[in-house]
Amino acid sequence: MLRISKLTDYGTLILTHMAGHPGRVHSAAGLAEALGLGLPTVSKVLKTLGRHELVSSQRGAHGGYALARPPNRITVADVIDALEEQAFGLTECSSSSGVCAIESDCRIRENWMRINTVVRQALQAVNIADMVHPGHGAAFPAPHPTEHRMHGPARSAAACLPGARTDEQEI
Amino acid sequence: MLRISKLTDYGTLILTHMAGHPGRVHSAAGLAEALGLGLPTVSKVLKTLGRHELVSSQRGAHGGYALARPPNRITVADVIDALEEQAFGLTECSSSSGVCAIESDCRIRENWMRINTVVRQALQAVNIADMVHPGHGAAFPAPHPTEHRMHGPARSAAACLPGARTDEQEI
DNA sequence: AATTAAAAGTACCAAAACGGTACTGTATAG
DNA sequence: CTATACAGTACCGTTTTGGTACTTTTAATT
Repeated sequence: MLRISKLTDYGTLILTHMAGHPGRVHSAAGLAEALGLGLPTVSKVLKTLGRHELVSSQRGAHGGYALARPPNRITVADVIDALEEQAFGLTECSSSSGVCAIESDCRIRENWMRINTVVRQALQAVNIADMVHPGHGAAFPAPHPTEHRMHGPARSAAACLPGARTDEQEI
Repeated sequence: MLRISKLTDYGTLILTHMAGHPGRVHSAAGLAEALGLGLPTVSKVLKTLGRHELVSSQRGAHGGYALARPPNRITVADVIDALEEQAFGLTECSSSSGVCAIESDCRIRENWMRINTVVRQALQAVNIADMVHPGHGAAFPAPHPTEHRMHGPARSAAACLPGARTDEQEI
């Protein structure tokens, strides 16, 4: 569906919150409270982020989580890599055994690979520190400042669709 | 999961095949045969592509499908727009009512929107004609020519993951 | 006019992924 | 020793996705 999972969304939200309050540890419960998310969910996300060394954890009383590196060294691509279940890639190549490319011999594949690279670079260009200071976005390749129609108030971590098409819209 | 659906994958495959054999109409059955896909699946994809005016259809005997425009005017983003179920966007903003951004007030949203834009531009930069001639990729912003590890032979339309990470890999 | 080829539409079902929760274990501070 | 907080595992309900079947409509050929 070309969409990040909710857990990834939560991950960026949590990391951004932590980056906005540096120098202290955050309990999973505190983060859940502050962000309006369920505690088990937040725990799960933090655990995974810890496994990927994006946050460090301290167990026991007065324990909690802290960023494992400066926020400007944690990119959105890092968060996706940690929290998305499948590895990064717009298409799947493994699994399923049927041969397809009888004729075209899947020359398309290498094009997809290049597209993947471009998309990934876009995701690597943004880090958590950027997320804390929204107006400061210097790392964005091509802002394309038009069309900002978004519906509904702040809700998840989420972005509304930038050019949410009706049908046939060509941008 | 940050991945296009199989139907979208099939869509690019079908369109690319048609672009490689211009000037004639293609029956759904013929395409299914040539590409090793199920006929009902191919029909479904073509129907949707027709609804979005990427292909034109001719009913009746000796009917079939043809590209509705020159292949260099059909972008990958167009195909995604036609075949993905949800509208384009890396995160969802609508649906679900729980408030979250108690503290951070979802400043992250506008960053996601910019990321969306960049990703979309990458997808718009590639068209079906590019897919037919793979070595010809001039429209790709930043090739990033390293790491081409792919596993398994040609299978779907699919791309193998470009930098398929094990864990903790930072590109 | 009848027949046949081929797309269009609708509906449905099975499998997989996602999101969320519960339960149990382990470490640390006081 | 107890309370707090992270760690790991396992599970379940919901949603999405992929694929199939069946019926209808259109057009060409005989």
